[in-house]
Amino acid sequence: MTTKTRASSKRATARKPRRGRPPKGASTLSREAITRAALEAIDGGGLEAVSLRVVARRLGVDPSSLYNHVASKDDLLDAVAEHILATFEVPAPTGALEDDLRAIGRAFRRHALEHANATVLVLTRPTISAASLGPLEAILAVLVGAGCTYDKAVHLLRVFMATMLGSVLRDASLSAAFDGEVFASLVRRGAALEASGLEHIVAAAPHLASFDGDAEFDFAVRLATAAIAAELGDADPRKGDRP
Amino acid sequence: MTTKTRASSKRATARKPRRGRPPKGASTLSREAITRAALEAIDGGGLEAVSLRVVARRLGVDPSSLYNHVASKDDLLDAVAEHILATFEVPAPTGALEDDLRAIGRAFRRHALEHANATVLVLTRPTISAASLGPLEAILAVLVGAGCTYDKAVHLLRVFMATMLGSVLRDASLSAAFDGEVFASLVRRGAALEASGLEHIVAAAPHLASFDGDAEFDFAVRLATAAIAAELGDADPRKGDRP
DNA sequence: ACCTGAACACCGTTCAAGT
DNA sequence: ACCTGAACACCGTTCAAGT
Repeated sequence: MTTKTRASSKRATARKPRRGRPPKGASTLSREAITRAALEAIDGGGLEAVSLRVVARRLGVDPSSLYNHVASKDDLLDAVAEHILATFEVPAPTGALEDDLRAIGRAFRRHALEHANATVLVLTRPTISAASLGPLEAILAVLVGAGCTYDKAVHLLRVFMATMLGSVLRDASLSAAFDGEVFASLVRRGAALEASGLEHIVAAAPHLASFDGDAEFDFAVRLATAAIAAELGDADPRKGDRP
Repeated sequence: MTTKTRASSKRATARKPRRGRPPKGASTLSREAITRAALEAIDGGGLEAVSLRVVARRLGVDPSSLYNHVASKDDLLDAVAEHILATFEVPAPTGALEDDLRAIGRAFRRHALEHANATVLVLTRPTISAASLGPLEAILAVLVGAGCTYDKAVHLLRVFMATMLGSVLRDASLSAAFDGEVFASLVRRGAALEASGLEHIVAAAPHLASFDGDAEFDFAVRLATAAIAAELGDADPRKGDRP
């Protein structure tokens, strides 16, 4: 019975929600909006902070309402992964095989890690829809443009993707936990390690402790592209090849 | 009041559990046993089928009892990943760089995919304890044995691991969902793809649709090891290098 | 067509109470 | 020292009831 006649007030937001569809056609709900809200929740609090109830709260809506636009929580997480893949912008090709692969790799890594908490979703869910095939198409274009058959291009594509995904996954996992701290702590308890017969780990510990994701990724991609270029029958692109 | 005096029966298993510690010193509970039970649950029903309550039921124990041996569910999952890594048996080295790396890679892939449902745990959790460093130590040994400095060995190790992890992750993700079906379905709706400007994907679809995990992995590892061998300053190991 | 509220069968985790 | 049972604050999902 409180303040029923104040509906004409400018701030009408305090209206008590009744049953059924909301009277106004505000309709903030859609698959898109839900996906975005879920991604925001993940960005804010990590993967395990996202729940349908949290997403619903964020949208000011009842949890069960989400099921009108999303089949399940799994479906929602797929949508998040797809959303990230679909918004990847492929860098413009220059025509030089190695440069182009490197550029795509770098751009993909940067894009994937932009939502670091969601990266593992992207790498882990086999979300192969048309919207998320941009990166694959771009890499195929570069390989075929370099005179590669489609058969061979697919294999090389897979090698390149594996290298990229493995690197990005490591970065995502590490940044999710404890950056360089992982191996730094190993160095500290070096004595315990020495006893376990891991002599090379102990000897390499200082190098293991320092980790520069960007540089490491570039190195991996450079090696992969060089191997791909060599496999394509070109001369080995490193210097000193024709004496 | 029912059958209280039948305690002397041979089948004493029907004893109603009372409060407190169980009278006998059966003590089936330990971090090891809990980890194994969790892995069995994962093997049987996938990652999302494992819960502390399910693990407890499997051990015939109250869920809260697990907290005497495990700090949290996260801790338990870490223990599972570590268990798998720790039981990896490194193949004996032969002294030939490329052969040895390939052997390690193959063995690791096979071992990781032996518990396919848990593989993503192994790849995703940064579980760097002494017990789980076997693979790293083995790879380092091979690289250093080939005359590599520790500095360079660490970088090459990371490249090799990225290639391996990326490949294994893809296999685990694919096998978790729908094997070759992923791209096979793409082929079917080729028309829809054509409209979205993914010409190379469409052209390569037949090759994308067929996927042999073992062969693909071998190819990736071969390329990676060749690149590593070349980077180490050896002559390019492919034929026809010195005319 | 789409949203609500209540309900169901689960969760992870804590803690006093037991032995 | 270690296990139990109950409790707490959450889950994902379903479904009749509303508009």
